[in-house]
Amino acid sequence: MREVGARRDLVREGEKPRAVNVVLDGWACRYKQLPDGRRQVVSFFLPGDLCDANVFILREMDHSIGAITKVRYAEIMPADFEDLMTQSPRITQALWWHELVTAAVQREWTTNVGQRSAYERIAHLLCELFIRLRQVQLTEGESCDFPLTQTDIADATGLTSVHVNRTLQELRREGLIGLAGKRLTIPDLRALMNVSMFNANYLHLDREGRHLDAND
Amino acid sequence: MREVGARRDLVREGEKPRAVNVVLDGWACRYKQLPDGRRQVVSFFLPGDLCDANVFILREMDHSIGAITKVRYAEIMPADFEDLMTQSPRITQALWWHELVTAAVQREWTTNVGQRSAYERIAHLLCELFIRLRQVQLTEGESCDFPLTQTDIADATGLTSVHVNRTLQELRREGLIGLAGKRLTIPDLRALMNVSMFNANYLHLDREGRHLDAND
DNA sequence: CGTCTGATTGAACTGATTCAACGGATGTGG
DNA sequence: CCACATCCGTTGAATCAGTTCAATCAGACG
Repeated sequence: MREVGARRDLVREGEKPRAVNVVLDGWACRYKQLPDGRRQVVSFFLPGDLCDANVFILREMDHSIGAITKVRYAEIMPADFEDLMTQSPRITQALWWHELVTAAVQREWTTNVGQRSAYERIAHLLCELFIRLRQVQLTEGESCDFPLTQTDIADATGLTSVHVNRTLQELRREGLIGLAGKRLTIPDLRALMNVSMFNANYLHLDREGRHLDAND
Repeated sequence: MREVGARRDLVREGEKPRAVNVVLDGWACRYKQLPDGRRQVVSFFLPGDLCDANVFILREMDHSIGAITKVRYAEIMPADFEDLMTQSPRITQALWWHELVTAAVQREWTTNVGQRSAYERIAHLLCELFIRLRQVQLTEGESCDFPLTQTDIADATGLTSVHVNRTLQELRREGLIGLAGKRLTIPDLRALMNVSMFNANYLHLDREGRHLDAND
Protein backbone atom coordinates (compact mmCIF):
# COMPACT_ATOMS: atom_id res chain seq x y z
CA MET A 1 0.00 0.00 0.00
CA ARG A 2 1.51 3.28 -1.11
CA GLU A 3 0.76 6.88 -1.87
CA VAL A 4 2.18 9.52 -4.21
CA GLY A 5 1.46 13.20 -4.55
CA ALA A 6 -0.18 14.77 -7.56
CA ARG A 7 2.05 15.05 -10.63
CA ARG A 8 4.54 12.47 -9.36
CA ASP A 9 5.49 9.31 -11.22
CA LEU A 10 4.60 5.87 -9.90
CA VAL A 11 6.59 4.08 -12.53
CA ARG A 12 9.14 5.28 -15.09
CA GLU A 13 9.86 4.10 -18.61
CA GLY A 14 13.03 2.03 -18.71
CA GLU A 15 12.69 0.66 -15.20
CA LYS A 16 12.43 -3.01 -14.45
CA PRO A 17 8.77 -3.75 -13.56
CA ARG A 18 8.45 -4.47 -9.87
CA ALA A 19 4.83 -5.15 -9.12
CA VAL A 20 1.27 -4.96 -10.31
CA ASN A 21 -0.37 -1.75 -9.18
CA VAL A 22 -3.99 -1.15 -8.35
CA VAL A 23 -5.24 2.39 -8.08
CA LEU A 24 -7.36 2.69 -4.97
CA ASP A 25 -7.96 6.38 -4.95
CA GLY A 26 -7.24 9.28 -7.27
CA TRP A 27 -6.48 9.53 -11.00
CA ALA A 28 -3.33 8.50 -12.82
CA CYS A 29 -2.25 8.13 -16.41
CA ARG A 30 0.00 6.08 -18.59
CA TYR A 31 2.16 8.17 -20.87
CA LYS A 32 4.99 7.93 -23.33
CA GLN A 33 7.51 10.60 -24.04
CA LEU A 34 9.55 11.21 -27.19
CA PRO A 35 13.21 12.17 -26.85
CA ASP A 36 12.38 15.77 -27.75
CA GLY A 37 9.83 16.09 -24.98
CA ARG A 38 6.57 15.57 -26.83
CA ARG A 39 4.27 13.63 -24.56
CA GLN A 40 1.35 11.33 -25.26
CA VAL A 41 -1.01 10.20 -22.54
CA VAL A 42 -2.11 6.77 -23.71
CA SER A 43 -4.65 5.97 -21.01
CA PHE A 44 -6.12 7.07 -17.74
CA PHE A 45 -6.40 5.05 -14.56
CA LEU A 46 -9.43 5.66 -12.40
CA PRO A 47 -10.02 4.30 -8.91
CA GLY A 48 -10.24 0.52 -9.05
CA ASP A 49 -8.14 0.19 -12.19
CA LEU A 50 -5.42 -2.39 -12.44
CA CYS A 51 -2.24 -1.04 -13.94
CA ASP A 52 -0.44 -3.89 -15.61
CA ALA A 53 -1.39 -7.46 -14.84
CA ASN A 54 1.68 -9.62 -15.21
CA VAL A 55 4.05 -6.83 -16.25
CA PHE A 56 6.95 -8.48 -14.55
CA ILE A 57 7.07 -10.88 -17.49
CA LEU A 58 8.67 -7.99 -19.36
CA ARG A 59 12.25 -6.87 -18.89
CA GLU A 60 11.59 -3.17 -18.76
CA MET A 61 8.75 -0.69 -18.83
CA ASP A 62 8.00 0.88 -22.20
CA HIS A 63 6.00 3.71 -20.66
CA SER A 64 5.63 5.70 -17.47
CA ILE A 65 2.77 5.98 -15.06
CA GLY A 66 2.10 9.37 -13.54
CA ALA A 67 -0.29 10.56 -10.90
CA ILE A 68 -2.75 13.26 -11.91
CA THR A 69 -4.07 13.81 -8.41
CA LYS A 70 -2.73 12.41 -5.18
CA VAL A 71 -2.97 8.65 -5.65
CA ARG A 72 -3.31 5.83 -3.16
CA TYR A 73 -2.46 2.49 -4.66
CA ALA A 74 -1.69 -1.11 -3.78
CA GLU A 75 1.37 -2.96 -5.00
CA ILE A 76 0.93 -6.65 -5.61
CA MET A 77 4.23 -8.48 -5.69
CA PRO A 78 4.95 -10.91 -8.52
CA ALA A 79 4.82 -14.01 -6.31
CA ASP A 80 1.51 -13.00 -4.75
CA PHE A 81 0.13 -12.19 -8.15
CA GLU A 82 1.09 -15.56 -9.52
CA ASP A 83 -0.54 -17.26 -6.55
CA LEU A 84 -3.73 -15.36 -7.32
CA MET A 85 -3.63 -16.55 -10.90
CA THR A 86 -3.21 -20.21 -10.03
CA GLN A 87 -5.69 -20.22 -7.17
CA SER A 88 -8.89 -19.55 -9.02
CA PRO A 89 -9.70 -19.97 -12.69
CA ARG A 90 -12.31 -17.29 -12.25
CA ILE A 91 -9.75 -14.76 -11.20
CA THR A 92 -7.57 -15.82 -14.09
CA GLN A 93 -10.50 -15.28 -16.41
CA ALA A 94 -11.21 -11.91 -14.89
CA LEU A 95 -7.60 -10.90 -15.44
CA TRP A 96 -7.71 -11.99 -19.06
CA TRP A 97 -10.92 -10.08 -19.49
CA HIS A 98 -9.27 -7.04 -17.99
CA GLU A 99 -6.33 -7.31 -20.34
CA LEU A 100 -8.53 -7.70 -23.40
CA VAL A 101 -10.57 -4.67 -22.46
CA THR A 102 -7.46 -2.61 -21.83
CA ALA A 103 -6.25 -3.48 -25.31
CA ALA A 104 -9.66 -2.64 -26.78
CA VAL A 105 -9.59 0.76 -25.10
CA GLN A 106 -6.14 1.38 -26.50
CA ARG A 107 -7.36 0.57 -30.00
CA GLU A 108 -10.22 2.99 -29.59
CA TRP A 109 -7.76 5.67 -28.53
CA THR A 110 -5.69 5.08 -31.62
CA THR A 111 -8.85 5.48 -33.67
CA ASN A 112 -9.87 8.55 -31.72
CA VAL A 113 -6.59 10.33 -32.34
CA GLY A 114 -6.25 9.06 -35.89
CA GLN A 115 -9.70 9.77 -37.26
CA ARG A 116 -11.73 12.18 -35.20
CA SER A 117 -11.62 15.97 -35.32
CA ALA A 118 -10.56 17.89 -32.23
CA TYR A 119 -14.18 18.50 -31.31
CA GLU A 120 -15.18 14.86 -31.67
CA ARG A 121 -12.01 13.67 -30.02
CA ILE A 122 -12.47 15.64 -26.84
CA ALA A 123 -16.16 14.80 -26.67
CA HIS A 124 -15.28 11.13 -27.06
CA LEU A 125 -12.73 11.23 -24.26
CA LEU A 126 -15.22 12.89 -21.94
CA CYS A 127 -17.81 10.22 -22.75
CA GLU A 128 -15.38 7.44 -21.98
CA LEU A 129 -14.27 8.91 -18.70
CA PHE A 130 -17.79 9.67 -17.58
CA ILE A 131 -19.05 6.19 -18.36
CA ARG A 132 -16.09 4.54 -16.67
CA LEU A 133 -16.57 6.72 -13.60
CA ARG A 134 -20.25 5.88 -13.53
CA GLN A 135 -19.30 2.21 -13.64
CA VAL A 136 -17.52 2.59 -10.29
CA GLN A 137 -20.11 4.88 -8.74
CA LEU A 138 -18.01 8.00 -8.96
CA THR A 139 -20.60 10.14 -10.70
CA GLU A 140 -23.38 12.06 -9.05
CA GLY A 141 -26.27 12.28 -11.48
CA GLU A 142 -25.01 14.02 -14.57
CA SER A 143 -21.76 15.28 -13.08
CA CYS A 144 -18.48 14.06 -11.65
CA ASP A 145 -15.17 15.25 -10.29
CA PHE A 146 -12.76 15.94 -13.09
CA PRO A 147 -9.15 16.69 -12.11
CA LEU A 148 -7.64 16.84 -15.60
CA THR A 149 -6.09 20.09 -16.76
CA GLN A 150 -6.52 21.25 -20.32
CA THR A 151 -2.90 20.25 -20.87
CA ASP A 152 -3.71 16.71 -19.74
CA ILE A 153 -6.56 16.58 -22.23
CA ALA A 154 -4.24 17.94 -24.89
CA ASP A 155 -1.64 15.25 -24.21
CA ALA A 156 -4.29 12.55 -24.34
CA THR A 157 -5.84 13.73 -27.60
CA GLY A 158 -2.73 14.80 -29.48
CA LEU A 159 -3.80 18.46 -29.57
CA THR A 160 -2.33 21.62 -28.14
CA SER A 161 -3.72 23.01 -24.90
CA VAL A 162 -4.65 26.20 -26.73
CA HIS A 163 -6.83 24.31 -29.13
CA VAL A 164 -8.29 22.20 -26.35
CA ASN A 165 -9.27 25.40 -24.63
CA ARG A 166 -11.08 26.77 -27.66
CA THR A 167 -12.75 23.44 -28.36
CA LEU A 168 -13.99 23.09 -24.79
CA GLN A 169 -15.49 26.54 -25.12
CA GLU A 170 -17.31 25.38 -28.20
CA LEU A 171 -18.65 22.31 -26.40
CA ARG A 172 -19.83 24.54 -23.57
CA ARG A 173 -21.42 27.00 -25.97
CA GLU A 174 -23.37 24.14 -27.54
CA GLY A 175 -24.59 23.16 -24.08
CA LEU A 176 -23.03 19.72 -24.40
CA ILE A 177 -20.87 20.01 -21.32
CA GLY A 178 -20.28 22.06 -18.25
CA LEU A 179 -16.68 22.10 -17.11
CA ALA A 180 -15.31 24.36 -14.44
CA GLY A 181 -13.47 24.06 -11.19
CA LYS A 182 -12.49 20.43 -11.57
CA ARG A 183 -16.11 19.47 -12.09
CA LEU A 184 -17.62 18.05 -15.26
CA THR A 185 -21.31 18.03 -16.10
CA ILE A 186 -22.84 16.27 -19.05
CA PRO A 187 -26.49 17.28 -19.24
CA ASP A 188 -27.25 14.94 -22.12
CA LEU A 189 -24.81 12.07 -22.43
CA ARG A 190 -26.62 10.67 -25.46
CA ALA A 191 -26.09 13.94 -27.29
CA LEU A 192 -22.39 13.99 -26.45
CA MET A 193 -22.06 10.38 -27.55
CA ASN A 194 -23.72 11.27 -30.82
CA VAL A 195 -21.46 14.14 -31.76
CA SER A 196 -18.39 12.03 -30.98
CA MET A 197 -19.72 8.86 -32.57
CA PHE A 198 -19.17 7.10 -29.30
CA ASN A 199 -19.91 3.39 -29.37
CA ALA A 200 -19.47 1.84 -25.94
CA ASN A 201 -18.93 -1.65 -27.32
CA TYR A 202 -15.17 -1.36 -26.80
CA LEU A 203 -15.60 -1.08 -23.04
CA HIS A 204 -17.28 -4.51 -23.01
CA LEU A 205 -19.47 -3.61 -20.08
CA ASP A 206 -21.61 -6.67 -20.70
CA ARG A 207 -19.22 -9.38 -19.60
CA GLU A 208 -20.88 -12.59 -18.52
CA GLY A 209 -20.21 -13.20 -14.87
CA ARG A 210 -19.37 -9.58 -14.11
CA HIS A 211 -21.04 -9.98 -10.74
CA LEU A 212 -18.46 -12.57 -9.78
CA ASP A 213 -15.93 -9.85 -9.17
CA ALA A 214 -17.29 -9.06 -5.77
CA ASN A 215 -17.94 -12.57 -4.57
CA ASP A 216 -15.06 -14.71 -5.73
CA MET B 1 -7.17 -24.11 -41.39
CA ARG B 2 -8.68 -21.53 -43.70
CA GLU B 3 -7.93 -19.11 -46.45
CA VAL B 4 -9.36 -15.79 -47.61
CA GLY B 5 -8.65 -13.69 -50.65
CA ALA B 6 -7.00 -10.28 -50.53
CA ARG B 7 -9.23 -7.46 -49.25
CA ARG B 8 -11.74 -9.84 -47.65
CA ASP B 9 -12.67 -9.78 -43.98
CA LEU B 10 -11.75 -12.61 -41.63
CA VAL B 11 -13.76 -11.21 -38.77
CA ARG B 12 -16.31 -8.40 -38.55
CA GLU B 13 -17.03 -5.92 -35.79
CA GLY B 14 -20.20 -6.84 -33.95
CA GLU B 15 -19.85 -10.57 -34.49
CA LYS B 16 -19.59 -13.03 -31.65
CA PRO B 17 -15.96 -14.16 -31.44
CA ARG B 18 -15.62 -17.74 -32.61
CA ALA B 19 -12.00 -18.72 -32.41
CA VAL B 20 -8.44 -17.60 -31.97
CA ASN B 21 -6.81 -16.99 -35.34
CA VAL B 22 -3.19 -17.44 -36.26
CA VAL B 23 -1.94 -15.93 -39.49
CA LEU B 24 0.20 -18.50 -41.29
CA ASP B 25 0.78 -16.68 -44.50
CA GLY B 26 0.05 -13.23 -45.88
CA TRP B 27 -0.68 -9.87 -44.28
CA ALA B 28 -3.84 -8.81 -42.47
CA CYS B 29 -4.92 -5.85 -40.40
CA ARG B 30 -7.17 -4.97 -37.54
CA TYR B 31 -9.32 -1.96 -38.23
CA LYS B 32 -12.16 0.07 -36.80
CA GLN B 33 -14.67 2.01 -38.79
CA LEU B 34 -16.70 5.04 -37.77
CA PRO B 35 -20.37 5.21 -38.76
CA ASP B 36 -19.55 7.78 -41.44
CA GLY B 37 -17.00 5.53 -43.09
CA ARG B 38 -13.73 6.87 -41.71
CA ARG B 39 -11.45 3.95 -41.14
CA GLN B 40 -8.52 3.41 -38.81
CA VAL B 41 -6.16 0.50 -39.16
CA VAL B 42 -5.04 -0.18 -35.59
CA SER B 43 -2.51 -2.92 -36.22
CA PHE B 44 -1.05 -5.22 -38.80
CA PHE B 45 -0.77 -8.99 -38.61
CA LEU B 46 2.27 -10.55 -40.20
CA PRO B 47 2.86 -14.27 -40.74
CA GLY B 48 3.07 -16.01 -37.39
CA ASP B 49 0.96 -13.44 -35.55
CA LEU B 50 -1.75 -14.49 -33.16
CA CYS B 51 -4.93 -12.51 -33.60
CA ASP B 52 -6.73 -12.47 -30.30
CA ALA B 53 -5.80 -14.87 -27.56
CA ASN B 54 -8.87 -15.61 -25.50
CA VAL B 55 -11.23 -13.35 -27.44
CA PHE B 56 -14.13 -15.63 -26.82
CA ILE B 57 -14.25 -14.24 -23.29
CA LEU B 58 -15.84 -11.19 -24.88
CA ARG B 59 -19.43 -11.06 -26.09
CA GLU B 60 -18.76 -9.35 -29.36
CA MET B 61 -15.91 -8.08 -31.51
CA ASP B 62 -15.17 -4.38 -31.21
CA HIS B 63 -13.16 -4.34 -34.44
CA SER B 64 -12.80 -6.12 -37.75
CA ILE B 65 -9.93 -8.09 -39.18
CA GLY B 66 -9.29 -7.74 -42.87
CA ALA B 67 -6.88 -9.46 -45.23
CA ILE B 68 -4.43 -7.25 -47.08
CA THR B 69 -3.10 -10.02 -49.29
CA LYS B 70 -4.44 -13.52 -49.66
CA VAL B 71 -4.21 -14.97 -46.15
CA ARG B 72 -3.87 -18.52 -44.90
CA TYR B 73 -4.72 -18.86 -41.25
CA ALA B 74 -5.49 -21.38 -38.56
CA GLU B 75 -8.54 -21.23 -36.34
CA ILE B 76 -8.10 -22.51 -32.83
CA MET B 77 -11.42 -23.35 -31.20
CA PRO B 78 -12.14 -22.08 -27.66
CA ALA B 79 -12.02 -25.53 -26.07
CA ASP B 80 -8.70 -26.38 -27.70
CA PHE B 81 -7.32 -23.04 -26.75
CA GLU B 82 -8.30 -23.52 -23.13
CA ASP B 83 -6.65 -26.91 -23.10
CA LEU B 84 -3.47 -25.32 -24.34
CA MET B 85 -3.59 -22.78 -21.56
CA THR B 86 -4.02 -25.34 -18.79
CA GLN B 87 -1.53 -27.83 -20.17
CA SER B 88 1.64 -25.86 -19.86
CA PRO B 89 2.48 -22.88 -17.70
CA ARG B 90 5.09 -21.95 -20.26
CA ILE B 91 2.52 -21.64 -22.98
CA THR B 92 0.35 -19.64 -20.63
CA GLN B 93 3.26 -17.36 -19.96
CA ALA B 94 4.00 -17.02 -23.65
CA LEU B 95 0.39 -16.04 -24.26
CA TRP B 96 0.51 -13.43 -21.55
CA TRP B 97 3.73 -12.12 -22.99
CA HIS B 98 2.08 -11.93 -26.37
CA GLU B 99 -0.86 -10.01 -24.98
CA LEU B 100 1.35 -7.55 -23.13
CA VAL B 101 3.39 -6.87 -26.24
CA THR B 102 0.27 -6.41 -28.35
CA ALA B 103 -0.92 -3.80 -25.88
CA ALA B 104 2.48 -2.11 -25.89
CA VAL B 105 2.42 -1.91 -29.67
CA GLN B 106 -1.01 -0.37 -29.53
CA ARG B 107 0.19 2.28 -27.11
CA GLU B 108 3.05 3.10 -29.42
CA TRP B 109 0.60 3.49 -32.28
CA THR B 110 -1.47 5.91 -30.24
CA THR B 111 1.69 7.88 -29.58
CA ASN B 112 2.69 7.70 -33.20
CA VAL B 113 -0.59 9.10 -34.44
CA GLY B 114 -0.92 11.57 -31.60
CA GLN B 115 2.53 13.12 -31.54
CA ARG B 116 4.55 12.52 -34.65
CA SER B 117 4.45 14.48 -37.91
CA ALA B 118 3.39 12.74 -41.10
CA TYR B 119 7.01 12.23 -42.07
CA GLU B 120 8.01 10.73 -38.73
CA ARG B 121 4.84 8.73 -38.52
CA ILE B 122 5.30 6.91 -41.79
CA ALA B 123 8.99 6.36 -41.13
CA HIS B 124 8.11 4.89 -37.75
CA LEU B 125 5.56 2.52 -39.22
CA LEU B 126 8.06 1.31 -41.80
CA CYS B 127 10.65 0.69 -39.09
CA GLU B 128 8.21 -1.35 -37.03
CA LEU B 129 7.10 -3.48 -39.94
CA PHE B 130 10.62 -4.08 -41.16
CA ILE B 131 11.87 -5.11 -37.73
CA ARG B 132 8.93 -7.40 -37.14
CA LEU B 133 9.40 -9.01 -40.54
CA ARG B 134 13.08 -9.49 -39.84
CA GLN B 135 12.13 -11.19 -36.60
CA VAL B 136 10.37 -13.91 -38.60
CA GLN B 137 12.95 -14.14 -41.34
CA LEU B 138 10.85 -12.40 -43.94
CA THR B 139 13.42 -9.82 -44.96
CA GLU B 140 16.21 -10.32 -47.44
CA GLY B 141 19.09 -8.10 -46.46
CA GLU B 142 17.80 -4.54 -46.45
CA SER B 143 14.56 -5.22 -48.28
CA CYS B 144 11.30 -7.08 -47.91
CA ASP B 145 7.98 -7.66 -49.61
CA PHE B 146 5.59 -4.88 -48.83
CA PRO B 147 1.99 -5.36 -49.97
CA LEU B 148 0.46 -2.25 -48.36
CA THR B 149 -1.09 0.36 -50.62
CA GLN B 150 -0.65 4.03 -49.86
CA THR B 151 -4.25 4.01 -48.72
CA ASP B 152 -3.46 1.29 -46.20
CA ILE B 153 -0.60 3.38 -44.86
CA ALA B 154 -2.93 6.37 -44.74
CA ASP B 155 -5.53 4.45 -42.73
CA ALA B 156 -2.87 3.25 -40.32
CA THR B 157 -1.33 6.65 -39.75
CA GLY B 158 -4.43 8.83 -39.74
CA LEU B 159 -3.37 10.68 -42.87
CA THR B 160 -4.85 11.00 -46.34
CA SER B 161 -3.46 8.89 -49.13
CA VAL B 162 -2.54 12.05 -51.01
CA HIS B 163 -0.36 13.20 -48.18
CA VAL B 164 1.12 9.73 -47.73
CA ASN B 165 2.09 9.84 -51.38
CA ARG B 166 3.88 13.14 -51.05
CA THR B 167 5.57 12.10 -47.84
CA LEU B 168 6.81 8.82 -49.30
CA GLN B 169 8.30 10.81 -52.15
CA GLU B 170 10.12 12.92 -49.61
CA LEU B 171 11.46 9.83 -47.83
CA ARG B 172 12.63 8.48 -51.15
CA ARG B 173 14.21 11.77 -52.10
CA GLU B 174 16.19 11.72 -48.87
CA GLY B 175 17.38 8.23 -49.72
CA LEU B 176 15.85 6.82 -46.55
CA ILE B 177 13.68 4.28 -48.31
CA GLY B 178 13.10 2.63 -51.63
CA LEU B 179 9.49 1.65 -52.22
CA ALA B 180 8.12 0.45 -55.51
CA GLY B 181 6.29 -2.53 -56.84
CA LYS B 182 5.32 -3.98 -53.49
CA ARG B 183 8.92 -4.03 -52.39
CA LEU B 184 10.42 -1.97 -49.59
CA THR B 185 14.11 -1.25 -49.17
CA ILE B 186 15.66 0.46 -46.18
CA PRO B 187 19.31 1.11 -46.98
CA ASP B 188 20.07 2.47 -43.51
CA LEU B 189 17.63 1.33 -40.85
CA ARG B 190 19.44 3.28 -38.14
CA ALA B 191 18.90 6.48 -40.07
CA LEU B 192 15.20 5.77 -40.54
CA MET B 193 14.89 4.95 -36.86
CA ASN B 194 16.54 8.24 -36.02
CA VAL B 195 14.28 10.47 -38.06
CA SER B 196 11.21 8.75 -36.61
CA MET B 197 12.55 8.57 -33.06
CA PHE B 198 11.99 4.86 -33.14
CA ASN B 199 12.73 3.10 -29.88
CA ALA B 200 12.28 -0.65 -30.21
CA ASN B 201 11.74 -1.17 -26.49
CA TYR B 202 7.99 -1.47 -27.00
CA LEU B 203 8.42 -4.61 -29.10
CA HIS B 204 10.08 -6.32 -26.12
CA LEU B 205 12.28 -8.44 -28.35
CA ASP B 206 14.39 -9.44 -25.37
CA ARG B 207 12.01 -11.71 -23.55
CA GLU B 208 13.64 -14.24 -21.31
CA GLY B 209 12.99 -17.73 -22.62
CA ARG B 210 12.05 -16.59 -26.10
CA HIS B 211 13.63 -19.76 -27.44
CA LEU B 212 11.06 -21.82 -25.61
CA ASP B 213 8.48 -20.97 -28.23
CA ALA B 214 9.71 -23.63 -30.59
CA ASN B 215 10.32 -26.39 -28.08
CA ASP B 216 7.52 -26.37 -25.55
C1' DC C 1 1.31 40.28 -1.16
C1' DG C 2 4.12 37.97 -4.67
C1' DT C 3 4.35 33.67 -6.99
C1' DC C 4 2.72 29.83 -9.48
C1' DT C 5 -0.17 27.10 -12.21
C1' DG C 6 -3.81 26.81 -15.33
C1' DA C 7 -7.25 29.14 -18.37
C1' DT C 8 -8.04 32.47 -21.98
C1' DT C 9 -7.39 35.45 -26.07
C1' DG C 10 -5.47 37.26 -30.61
C1' DA C 11 -3.03 37.06 -34.85
C1' DA C 12 -0.03 34.93 -38.03
C1' DC C 13 1.25 30.78 -39.84
C1' DT C 14 1.60 25.93 -41.67
C1' DG C 15 1.01 20.98 -42.15
C1' DA C 16 -2.21 18.40 -43.94
C1' DT C 17 -6.74 18.06 -46.41
C1' DT C 18 -9.79 18.43 -50.20
C1' DC C 19 -11.17 18.06 -54.75
C1' DA C 20 -10.41 17.06 -59.14
C1' DA C 21 -7.83 15.45 -62.77
C1' DC C 22 -4.50 12.36 -64.98
C1' DG C 23 -1.29 8.36 -65.81
C1' DG C 24 0.16 3.75 -65.81
C1' DA C 25 -0.37 -1.00 -65.01
C1' DT C 26 -3.24 -5.02 -64.87
C1' DG C 27 -7.09 -7.62 -65.96
C1' DT C 28 -11.22 -9.02 -68.57
C1' DG C 29 -14.63 -9.83 -71.93
C1' DG C 30 -16.00 -9.67 -76.64
C1' DC D 1 -6.02 -8.48 -79.70
C1' DC D 2 -8.30 -4.46 -78.89
C1' DA D 3 -11.62 -1.78 -75.94
C1' DC D 4 -12.87 -0.79 -71.51
C1' DA D 5 -12.81 -0.86 -66.61
C1' DT D 6 -10.45 -0.78 -62.35
C1' DC D 7 -7.07 0.02 -59.05
C1' DC D 8 -3.26 2.58 -57.51
C1' DG D 9 -0.06 6.19 -57.64
C1' DT D 10 0.81 11.04 -58.83
C1' DT D 11 0.08 16.07 -59.35
C1' DG D 12 -1.79 20.97 -58.67
C1' DA D 13 -4.30 24.52 -56.44
C1' DA D 14 -7.22 26.18 -52.96
C1' DT D 15 -8.61 25.75 -48.37
C1' DC D 16 -8.75 24.82 -43.52
C1' DA D 17 -8.07 22.74 -38.96
C1' DG D 18 -5.04 23.10 -35.70
C1' DT D 19 -0.38 25.23 -34.23
C1' DT D 20 2.63 28.70 -32.61
C1' DC D 21 3.96 32.46 -30.02
C1' DA D 22 3.11 35.79 -26.95
C1' DA D 23 0.44 38.26 -23.83
C1' DT D 24 -3.07 38.55 -20.27
C1' DC D 25 -6.10 36.95 -16.65
C1' DA D 26 -7.86 34.42 -12.52
C1' DG D 27 -7.57 31.75 -8.69
C1' DA D 28 -4.82 29.21 -5.05
C1' DC D 29 -1.41 29.18 -1.73
C1' DG D 30 2.42 30.04 1.48
